[in-house]
Amino acid sequence: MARKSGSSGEKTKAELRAAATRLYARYGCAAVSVRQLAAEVGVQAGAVYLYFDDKQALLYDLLDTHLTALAEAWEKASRVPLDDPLARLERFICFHLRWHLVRKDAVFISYMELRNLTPENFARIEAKRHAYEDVLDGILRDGVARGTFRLADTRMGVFAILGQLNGVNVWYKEGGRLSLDALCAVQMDMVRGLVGMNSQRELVQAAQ
Amino acid sequence: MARKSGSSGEKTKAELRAAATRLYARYGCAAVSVRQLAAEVGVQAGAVYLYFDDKQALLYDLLDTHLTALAEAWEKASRVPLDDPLARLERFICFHLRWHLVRKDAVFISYMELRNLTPENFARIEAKRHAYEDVLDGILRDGVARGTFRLADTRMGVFAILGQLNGVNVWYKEGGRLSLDALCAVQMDMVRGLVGMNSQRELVQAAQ
DNA sequence: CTGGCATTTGAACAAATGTTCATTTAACTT
DNA sequence: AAGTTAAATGAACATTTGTTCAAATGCCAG
Repeated sequence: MARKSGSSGEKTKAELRAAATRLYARYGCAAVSVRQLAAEVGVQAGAVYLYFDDKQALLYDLLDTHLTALAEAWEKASRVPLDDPLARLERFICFHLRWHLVRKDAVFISYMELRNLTPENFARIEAKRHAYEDVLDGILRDGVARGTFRLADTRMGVFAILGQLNGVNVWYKEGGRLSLDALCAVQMDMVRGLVGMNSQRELVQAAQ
Repeated sequence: MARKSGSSGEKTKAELRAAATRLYARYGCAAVSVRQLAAEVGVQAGAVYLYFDDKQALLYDLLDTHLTALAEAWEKASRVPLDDPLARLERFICFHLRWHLVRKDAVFISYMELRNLTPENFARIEAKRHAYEDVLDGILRDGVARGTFRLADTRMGVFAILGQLNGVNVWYKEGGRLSLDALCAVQMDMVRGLVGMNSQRELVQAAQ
């Protein structure tokens, strides 16, 4: 047997990407062999090398695709200009939560597998991540400059907020008793406090 | 050659633990071979099996030791009873930051390598981690019950605060321009806001 | 000085690893 | 229907993997 019926290059490549994302998140890149990955897609190990130069290239492809898509998505989500720092912050929080929660595996990989990248690939990925962090930094700086936010150090604020938000990925289950809207609202309440603003409206009540 | 001069069982075991912590944090458990680990200590691969049943047992030993030490350290640090929820929270924050910042490698492993544990070992480790989270949950509940804190959901508060604090591990460099005391103060300022308290004192100014 | 114990070696094992490539088959073009 | 290209195989490669164990050596008690 050689070529399969109904086969298509782009389809196989996409399936490999999806399978790699799933397997790497579950077991780690180093723990998943090319043969396991290929088997997950119903193909032989050799076929993987028709689409990716080697294991390293596949990993880099995954992370790069992830961060590029993130940048594009934010570009689109932030097209409408907002003036109020709090409104900009809220938009960012909601965007971040919604975008990351439906991509748990990719998010996990893009943090865990950085150490398995070559130095050059690592630098490229870090630059993209840094650019995203700068978006939040800009919002915080603006808010502090205008006196809306009270924050000793915006860079620390960025890490604090992202750390808080990324923690959600660990415990939040889709379809659980807490809706995405409710989640965003509660998280935003906490962030509002974190940046030194007193909650103006009534405290959002979490489900249950 | 067989036995080395000046050799001692406990010493070798301790060196293996230390080397494994360092290597696993840097490259991941699956990516480090027993031979690499042994070489790091200046010993042959076979020697590792004199101290640990297998690779899995070594990993479990690392995580268990880490979390057991954490529980003991908190036990000691929280011996003096405190009444004020804010004071209790501050004590926890400072303890957590100081304890984790000098154990970056072990902390990293204890989050990243959970997936490489057998289900039974995973359950044991998770139980210990859960117990530690419950400490913070207790403080938050108490504060909310007394009206000191304003928080929609204490469980979400726990994850938000721990997420924030653990993020520090990523960027904080010891010996940098920010002292540990200043770090704790700034982090505490943000947590104070997060739990719905207005900062009473002047905002702590971060170095630089 | 001798004998037993603690400590480590080094070779060996089968299985699995990443990667290459000549060969084979399916789909598309003319 | 014939010819070309795209897609996949499956066997082969040299290494490396986790693990075991008889043998060798250093240390300490008698």
